[in-house]
Amino acid sequence: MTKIKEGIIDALSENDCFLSKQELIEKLKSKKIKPARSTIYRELRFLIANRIIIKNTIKGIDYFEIPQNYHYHLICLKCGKISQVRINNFLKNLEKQIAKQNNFNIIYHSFNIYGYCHQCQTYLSKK
Amino acid sequence: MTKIKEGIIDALSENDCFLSKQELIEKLKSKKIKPARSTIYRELRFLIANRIIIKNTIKGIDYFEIPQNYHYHLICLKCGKISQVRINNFLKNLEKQIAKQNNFNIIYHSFNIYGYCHQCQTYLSKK
DNA sequence: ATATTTGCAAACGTTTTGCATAGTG
DNA sequence: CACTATGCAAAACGTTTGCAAATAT
Repeated sequence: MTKIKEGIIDALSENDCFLSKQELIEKLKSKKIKPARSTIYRELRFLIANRIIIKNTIKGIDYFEIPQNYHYHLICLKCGKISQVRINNFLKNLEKQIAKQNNFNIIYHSFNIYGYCHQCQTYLSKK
Repeated sequence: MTKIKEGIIDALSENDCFLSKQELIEKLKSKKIKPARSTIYRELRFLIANRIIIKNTIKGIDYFEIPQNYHYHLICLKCGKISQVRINNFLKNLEKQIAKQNNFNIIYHSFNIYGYCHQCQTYLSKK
């Protein structure tokens, strides 16, 4: 476990983080870690291959996260805001059902929901 | 609606298709449509922007589909097979709940589940 | 001393762009 | 005739690779 790997994991662990490459680089910078671009790519690949982090691509941008707890992402098609929402038991049950029905051993998932957030709905209806 | 747009939509409509760029190009070829690379990119961008198709990126590869019916994808981490599974009512209910809880107007989703398929589980347990 | 990690620059592949041409209403 | 769609080549961009230097074991 090197300083850079540790930095990435720390950054992604801090308050349930879900970070793009750019955001991750910023976070590392604030920790005084400034790896070369190639190093970041190599580390991310390593961490993904070893199932320590997962990659979730939304609208062409890669986001990285530590699969710590059940959640889904809400992506607003107007303002672009992405919010991470902790899961209710419903999803846990759904996964159990899916696993059983398909004889599939689930390791993790990405569940991205696209639509309009509250503000943008309000905005649209006012127009 | 041009011949190429039509070809893409047809290809993606045929038996619930979910195609990578490569697969799509093959399908078009068999329809005697051979657009320039830039045209494909332009058309896909257009169709996505206009919500006619959606893009779902799995393990760094973009897949395109027409959001016709509720489904999720099972992705095997060993053999790489991706299967599309039609939805049960459970997911429809879950979406309703999510929409209500977050005051979010859902347009579409992508739900990707990673793990081990039946064959690969069997294979692993035999080793 | 050996193995691993890192940075740098070059290479590579994919996607986008600019522009000229073809096709359409 | 004006407008859009297309192909081609070049440019731009993100990612990967090879190698040498630095660091750690």
